[in-house]
Amino acid sequence: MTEDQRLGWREVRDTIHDWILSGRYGAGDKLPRDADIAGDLDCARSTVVRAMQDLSDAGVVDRRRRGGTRVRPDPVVRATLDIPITRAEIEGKGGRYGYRLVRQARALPPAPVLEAVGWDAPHEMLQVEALHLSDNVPHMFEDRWISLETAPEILSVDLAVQNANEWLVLNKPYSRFEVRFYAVAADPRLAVLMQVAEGAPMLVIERTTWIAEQPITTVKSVARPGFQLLSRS
Amino acid sequence: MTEDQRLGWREVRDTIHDWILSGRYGAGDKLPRDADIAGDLDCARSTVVRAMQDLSDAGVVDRRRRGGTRVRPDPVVRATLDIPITRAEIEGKGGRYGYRLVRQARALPPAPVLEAVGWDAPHEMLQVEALHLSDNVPHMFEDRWISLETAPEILSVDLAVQNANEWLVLNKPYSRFEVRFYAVAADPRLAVLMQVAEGAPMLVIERTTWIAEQPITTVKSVARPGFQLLSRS
DNA sequence: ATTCTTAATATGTACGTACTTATTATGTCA
DNA sequence: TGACATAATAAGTACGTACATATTAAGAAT
Repeated sequence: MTEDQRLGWREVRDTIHDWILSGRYGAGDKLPRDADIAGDLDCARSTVVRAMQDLSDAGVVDRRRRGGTRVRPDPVVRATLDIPITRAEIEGKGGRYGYRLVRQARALPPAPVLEAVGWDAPHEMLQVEALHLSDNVPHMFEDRWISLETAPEILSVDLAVQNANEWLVLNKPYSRFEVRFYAVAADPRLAVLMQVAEGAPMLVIERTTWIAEQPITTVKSVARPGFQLLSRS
Repeated sequence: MTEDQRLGWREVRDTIHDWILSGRYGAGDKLPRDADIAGDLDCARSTVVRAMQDLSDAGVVDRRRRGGTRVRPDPVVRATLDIPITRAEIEGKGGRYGYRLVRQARALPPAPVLEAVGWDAPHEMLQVEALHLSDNVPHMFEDRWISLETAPEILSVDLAVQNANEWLVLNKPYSRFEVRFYAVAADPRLAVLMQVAEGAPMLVIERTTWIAEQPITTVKSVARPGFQLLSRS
């Protein structure tokens, strides 16, 4: 006995990955057809397909119908990161979550917001500024714009009590989103609100969501200094 | 004719997702077994499995053997973002890529580096500081530490000519990595190197890679002001 | 009650077949 | 030479079966 079993999809994936790392197949090269790899490695094609899906998801290969599978010419590091609901993040760390509505107004969005949501002409939106607190210390400031066309019900929500993000998560599913990360310096108003020095470097997480190509909301969240986003493996 | 076909895995996924969004299954609730869902929706269990894999990857549900599938109690936004090789990023935008080695030295790593790689006691490493330029303008500054235990060959590479990251990508495959994002203010030295004002807010991308639990390298890349990381859908 | 053993169960994986579809190559006609 | 129709191809998807495995629940023994 001790006959080696058939390969599992992870082993198939690692084998193919090794072919690429060893230089047997270089950037841009075409890999054999799934069926041929299955024959070589003595497994079912579906196992190779599963392995290839993983490599494709990881950004290692490109797959196209009829075109075959090629090693990605520009290798990238693909990181998946979880952006938690702020309340859950704070409570998960043992903090007491607090929320404070700073301002709320119907207004025509300025150019940066228009660009974020992809509108040519401005339509009236609801602007909501709010602070998320951890043990009464400012943790994150959000400047949010909500479309009154896709989410008119927001007008009847008391945003002094209910967190706009949590209402939207529960009531407005989205089909597409975009996230941006960048750094800004705290301007005087932000410095006061977040209780930091003017000019302090802050991480910004900017998120926009759409339902069927219609924007729902765009939000610029500025995190407390020292805040880090983390992604593993 | 016009008989509706069987459901595809994306439709099955969306159907289950709708059950969750509509509140039919709330946070923490247990979903029916795959086999039962397959029966209800009139498709094969493998189709449900494929759909569930996607929902699980997206952070919508948790699946455990024997324990069944539950709606994730803490919904997260899971974003996947590609961190490109700096050269490819610059050349992809039509810029001319430039590289300049700033400093290179064998040294004992300081505490933050030790923590990043997960070492208790310091071992000698190779520190490499370098600038990536786009059309001769500083684009990114990297402060890198390389393990001489897992990558001793780096000592025979002329890092004034060859980019350490590109050498590592080609020669040192890794099994695990970690990425962190945060904001810092430019200190005097960084301000000079990157040709920005002192105190300017900069985005930091900190990456560490391991092979079989042994660290290979950790790098702190500081991006030019205005730099954004973007993730879609 | 507590610990250990054992059985039940839902997901995880592998297989092989059949069929669909996007894309590329080939060939035809102007 | 070019535009366009057509065929060939390789990945994509769906199915149903079989078996593996992690985990929980139930039961037995202390």
